[in-house]
Amino acid sequence: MEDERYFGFLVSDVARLLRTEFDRRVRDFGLTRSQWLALTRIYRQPGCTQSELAETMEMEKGSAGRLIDRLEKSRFVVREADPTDRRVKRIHLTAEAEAIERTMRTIALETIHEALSDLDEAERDKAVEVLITVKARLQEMLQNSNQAANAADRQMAAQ
Amino acid sequence: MEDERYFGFLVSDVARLLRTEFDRRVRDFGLTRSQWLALTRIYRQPGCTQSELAETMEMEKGSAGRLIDRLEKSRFVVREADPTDRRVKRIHLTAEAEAIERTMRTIALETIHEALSDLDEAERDKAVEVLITVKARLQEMLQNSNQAANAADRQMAAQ
DNA sequence: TGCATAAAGTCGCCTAGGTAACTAATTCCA
DNA sequence: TGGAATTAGTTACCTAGGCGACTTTATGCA
Repeated sequence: MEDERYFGFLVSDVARLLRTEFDRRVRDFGLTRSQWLALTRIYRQPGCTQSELAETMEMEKGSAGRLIDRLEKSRFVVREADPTDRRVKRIHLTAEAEAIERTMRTIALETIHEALSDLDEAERDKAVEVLITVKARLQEMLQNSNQAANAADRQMAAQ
Repeated sequence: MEDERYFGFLVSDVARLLRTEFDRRVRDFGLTRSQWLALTRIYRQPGCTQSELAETMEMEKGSAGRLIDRLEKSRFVVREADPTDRRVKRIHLTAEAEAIERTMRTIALETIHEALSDLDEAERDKAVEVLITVKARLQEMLQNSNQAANAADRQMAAQ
């Protein structure tokens, strides 16, 4: 039981250290890890809406909107109006952002490669498998929490 | 190589989902996961200084100071002056915080237990071992980055 | 068709954390 | 012993993300 708690600490620590080290390596490029992650997703899904981006990045649309604000201010991204639905804004990379994306990708790969350099291939594969399992479980848990909260809301509304 | 990058994404995802689910479960207690982590550390090291807390939580002292600000505002913690060194402030839990600590600990254990429920014991142990290895590597990498940055600063200063 | 509902974004408020500049207090050493 | 270097803490400014209220626009249904 205690070692399970340790797992929680470790995952958080590794994620934080990874982010810090990556951010340090790319600081001079003017992009953070979150911003770069957004760029890679927009690169693979050009013209996506903000809500779609929030969905694929698994974050709230408010957070995604602010992320896009900062990317737009730094000229990495442009918002374009959708001709058929005046609510949506479609996101596109600027030419500069596309060029930077490749550099950042290389740095990301180098960083993670170095971080995992003490593991052999079997360990890496197993770790990825385990993390996929845990992630799926957590997603299910969160979905249940949301459903419970919504059910409670409906209960309140009905009274 | 590509699967290595995937590892980075996964670790971040799992850490974020874990934090979100935990925060959701304890929201009614008025404590976030970070705040609870600070409480557990102060519980084990009562009267620690802010810098000591920052050290054990592996964060900047500025961040630790603000975390303590919020805990103090919520009456979970008090700052006390040190009689022998007027710079330091020693942190102590309030009685209320000590009582809540146990409840939060249970919820943390339940959350992580549920998150790991699809793994068998061997998988959990292996995952913990792998994460320890990766964490150590990352800590070393960050230390090197810092040393390089300091060396550059000295270079600048010498000119 | 018209009204209720849902969806897309924005905004304000919150916690969290990093970085850097700053003050006050202490320690170290020439 | 006196001045330099170090240490403790605070503060300001930045990114990041959750949550909820809100507006605008679409959609769906009676």
